[in-house]
Amino acid sequence: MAQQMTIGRLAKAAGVAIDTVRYYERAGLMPEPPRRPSGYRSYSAEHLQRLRFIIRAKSLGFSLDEVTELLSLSGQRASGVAGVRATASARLAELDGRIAELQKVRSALAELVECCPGEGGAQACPILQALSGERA
Amino acid sequence: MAQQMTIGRLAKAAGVAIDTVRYYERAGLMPEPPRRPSGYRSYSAEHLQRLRFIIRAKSLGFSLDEVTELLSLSGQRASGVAGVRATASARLAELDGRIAELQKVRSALAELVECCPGEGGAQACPILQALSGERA
DNA sequence: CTTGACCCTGGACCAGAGTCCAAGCTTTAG
DNA sequence: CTAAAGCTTGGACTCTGGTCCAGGGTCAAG
Repeated sequence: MAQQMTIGRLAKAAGVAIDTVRYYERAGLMPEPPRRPSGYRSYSAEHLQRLRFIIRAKSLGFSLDEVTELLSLSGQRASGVAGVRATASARLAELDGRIAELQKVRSALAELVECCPGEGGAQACPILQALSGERA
Repeated sequence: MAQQMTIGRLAKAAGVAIDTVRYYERAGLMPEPPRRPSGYRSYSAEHLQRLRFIIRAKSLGFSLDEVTELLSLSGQRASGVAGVRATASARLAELDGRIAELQKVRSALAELVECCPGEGGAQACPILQALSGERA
């Protein structure tokens, strides 16, 4: 594998757009890489690893701020592990809350849809009635 | 009850900020209300009902665009009911997808948290390992 | 050596759903 | 009557996570 790569290769290897990599750099998620004499950014395998870390964490629903936290905690080897666990647990609790909330909404909406005949006037439509607060 | 109210009272009755009401007006969700000679907006009970409709629909996860659709469909009394039902069904399907997705993420994350001892070096932390792709 | 693909910078722009501001009227309570 | 509270406008600004652009410089294949 190429020891050093351009931003285009890095981006392709990680499956993101070039602009995204530069954006992560501006946002402090990716370090400023060394440059070739031409000014081109020069990335190593570690950079790719870090970029993939970011992408995976994002796919688990961490915000970029949370990813930053995760990265800085993981940098404090040994001492930060408890913090990583705490961050992940917090995220998990958040997720549980969000899921419960969505499920409540879902069942409210499902009930309305099931009751709606799909024809007739607005006064026959329980969806509109519920939204109008006519039985709020 | 006050037959006509100012924007402040309307907003308070609905539990939103004044700016939000004006924003909904600009966005076409709330009609332009009649004005008092001074230029003050003058709202009736129907306006409050409509505002509450918007808020309820939003709390069911409809975007403002979807709420607009719902409102215009419900305005076409009789003919629009099937459309309302379709819109709600689409939203329901979306919701199901989102819940399923979150649940996948949740279980992946829960597994990691359960496996993490919460102490020791980074190499003992399955969360960091998974994110780093060391067993990807 | 030329051509096309690649990279550089800084800054503008996108959606969505508001939120805040200044300067100046209007209304209301005391 | 006066002071405080409330309303008006238009426009700028917030946040998140990017995306796109112009006007260049650079690199690699043929």
